[in-house]
Amino acid sequence: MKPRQLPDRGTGEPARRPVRPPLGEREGQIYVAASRLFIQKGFAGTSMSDIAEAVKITKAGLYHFVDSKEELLFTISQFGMDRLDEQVIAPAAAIADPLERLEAILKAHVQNAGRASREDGNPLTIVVDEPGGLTPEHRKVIEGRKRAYLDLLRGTLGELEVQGRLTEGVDVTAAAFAAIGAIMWIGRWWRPDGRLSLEETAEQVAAVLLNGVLRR
Amino acid sequence: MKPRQLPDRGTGEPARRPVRPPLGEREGQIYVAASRLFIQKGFAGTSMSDIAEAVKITKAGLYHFVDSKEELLFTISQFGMDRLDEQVIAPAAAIADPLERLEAILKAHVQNAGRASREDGNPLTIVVDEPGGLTPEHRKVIEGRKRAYLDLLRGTLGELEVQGRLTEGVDVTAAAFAAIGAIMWIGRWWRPDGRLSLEETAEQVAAVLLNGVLRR
DNA sequence: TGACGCATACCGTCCGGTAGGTAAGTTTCC
DNA sequence: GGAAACTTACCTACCGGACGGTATGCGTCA
Repeated sequence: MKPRQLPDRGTGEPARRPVRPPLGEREGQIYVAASRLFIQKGFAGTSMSDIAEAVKITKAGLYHFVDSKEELLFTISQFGMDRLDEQVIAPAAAIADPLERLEAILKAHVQNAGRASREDGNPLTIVVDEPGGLTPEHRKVIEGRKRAYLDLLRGTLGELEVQGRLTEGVDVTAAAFAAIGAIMWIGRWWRPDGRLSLEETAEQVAAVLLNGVLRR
Repeated sequence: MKPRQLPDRGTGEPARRPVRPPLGEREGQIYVAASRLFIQKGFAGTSMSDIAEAVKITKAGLYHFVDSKEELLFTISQFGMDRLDEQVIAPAAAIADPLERLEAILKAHVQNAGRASREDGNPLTIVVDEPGGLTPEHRKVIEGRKRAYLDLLRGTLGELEVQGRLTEGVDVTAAAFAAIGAIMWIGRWWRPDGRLSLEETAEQVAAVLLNGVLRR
């Protein structure tokens, strides 16, 4: 993915007509840039000036669009969970068979985890790494949504256990956390220019996890 | 915890005799406290005043023992890798059979990951979460040591693959990262007062990962 | 003529780090 | 043995700069 250049408003050129961005585009740039920076340098390690610079605006200009640094973090966190909801949770929740559902959850989540790796900005990384930057109220909201996802995964494993389709002795909670850990880790090592494609990675990690829990 | 008053060196009192702490104790307190704070609030989110307050000293007093904030981070990172070396890498490297070695790596690493969870200070969490706080030179050192561990794990899986003891089609690199991810995640959810003991957790996670890759 | 989309200039606070001091303990040397 | 010289373990007070955030103004467009 080549880095898209922001429109040049520099001097010297014959007064290039600055294309007024359509409504909301500037906000989008801000949230994308903030997301990327939060992932790269952490929430506390990123200053509002950093974000402003990244979108070629002054800090005061940035504050025209956002209320506070914490609001930025919360909005990004919500966005990350929204994407998890629509890409992973909602499609999976519609599947009746728990084995099919488990496969769907794992593969979709791996795809989501990899789709935006560390260089780009996958907001889900922020959700798991930066709860401390949120106010207690906002943190509760995010933790609740994370809990809902964990419950889906744990519940699906629980159904499989009841049906006797899990390997003897596997603890459902430990297995669920192992899966989430393996998946969240992908964003830290997978690179789009690496040997494995995202689809292959999704297959591989999902296969290891499925083999790890399913009776054969 | 009641706030212990610093010995009053003001006028009037008959010169209270301060007990000299044994050599190195203060440094130990500082590194433990810094470790805990870096994990709880992140490196950038922790100020030197926070650390000083945690060990009941002034900031200038703290700087009597440490050179800089970055040196603190590097020392803690090295300490974390030292523990990984002695508890996981060295014992495992002495095992000839790759399957036994793999089991030893996974179980020892899980124990290490859980032994000090988020509230307490497992320096390994800092190693993986805060490379950005290090100078390029120090970062290279730490990344090199991390790479050595990955190579051990990947190499062990590779031996098993050559021996035909892995499930058909498992990619060694993806499997190694899946294992590390699942293990590192433990520090984020396992609690000493939870339902699963650390030993049970180690067994569970190691079992899922071993089942996930081994041919049966 | 507003409303929008910014910029200039600034605020108080906190940051990492330092200058310089002091009380007590330790070593050196007569 | 005892004084002098030095070291250790801190302290108070402060520095320049960066931080999150704001008051105010001004050009541009519908």
